[in-house]
Amino acid sequence: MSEWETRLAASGYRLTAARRAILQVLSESPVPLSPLEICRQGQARCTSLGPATVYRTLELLEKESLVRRVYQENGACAYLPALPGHRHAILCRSCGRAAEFPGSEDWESLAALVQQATGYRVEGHLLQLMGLCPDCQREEAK
Amino acid sequence: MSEWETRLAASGYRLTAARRAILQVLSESPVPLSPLEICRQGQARCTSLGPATVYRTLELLEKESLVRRVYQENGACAYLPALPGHRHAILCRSCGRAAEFPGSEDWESLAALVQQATGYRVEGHLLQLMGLCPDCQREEAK
DNA sequence: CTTCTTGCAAAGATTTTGCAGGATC
DNA sequence: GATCCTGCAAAATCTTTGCAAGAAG
Repeated sequence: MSEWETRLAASGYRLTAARRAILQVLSESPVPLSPLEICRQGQARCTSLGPATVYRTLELLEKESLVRRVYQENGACAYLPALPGHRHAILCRSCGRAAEFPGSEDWESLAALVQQATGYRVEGHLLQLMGLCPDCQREEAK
Repeated sequence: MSEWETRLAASGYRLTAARRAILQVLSESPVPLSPLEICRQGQARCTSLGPATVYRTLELLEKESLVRRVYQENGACAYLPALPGHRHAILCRSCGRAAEFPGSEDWESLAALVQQATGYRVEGHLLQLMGLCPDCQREEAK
């Protein structure tokens, strides 16, 4: 039983073909995928898989922190498997590949600054970086 | 001629009723608005305003840094007028109101860290905070 | 065997596009 | 007057929902 299967089971969710297919597709993709892309690719593993299930499953997996949602340049959102812990993603503007990195503690001080500037009590954040992955840097150098 | 009118004209764009309506609606709204909400409210000022124009205009205004796009908890995106300079937004999870705050320089060091951890060259970022605005903090205290 | 999930189909919502008429400069 | 913009209508997408059948525990 893999990590995520244990996790789902522990939270009282059932292990189904659809859920397995979706997580498998995500874990094998080099780039984050949109719900419909996941559906299309997932049908190779679970023939009857439909969009409704994909949307419902992604919502569930996101709540369980098994997948992470990212926003692409065009504003469309996509998903990638989430590494454990508090992390953020960086997306390559050229090939779209994503990497994750741990959130730093410098946040405490930023939160304090923002709180002072705006009066808002800071409770959470959405942080995502854009950049160029190692491969595309090499490509660009040519 | 207001600030943004000058800006658009300088970039070679025309000043039209639709664009005026959209910016006016945004600047008067206490919360970020979705494209269709902008369209609905904008029709009070420009009767024939349609969704197509709103979408096209928002894209343009975003490129000109006159509006800023934010993502709400549900993942839907919305727009608010952009203050000049490099800023980020914080959204209230209760009433939805947004405030903007300046980006800090601590980013340089974060970028370096991430670059080392992932190999990506950092070029840009999407940062948005979530929290509770002063009014809603008071409300909650009751 | 009980409860959770799925998948379909349909509805709802959002976003994009082509193009003719109209507005701006 | 030339060019840019708009607004309509339609199409293309994307997302949600209700419900009956099927699967998991």
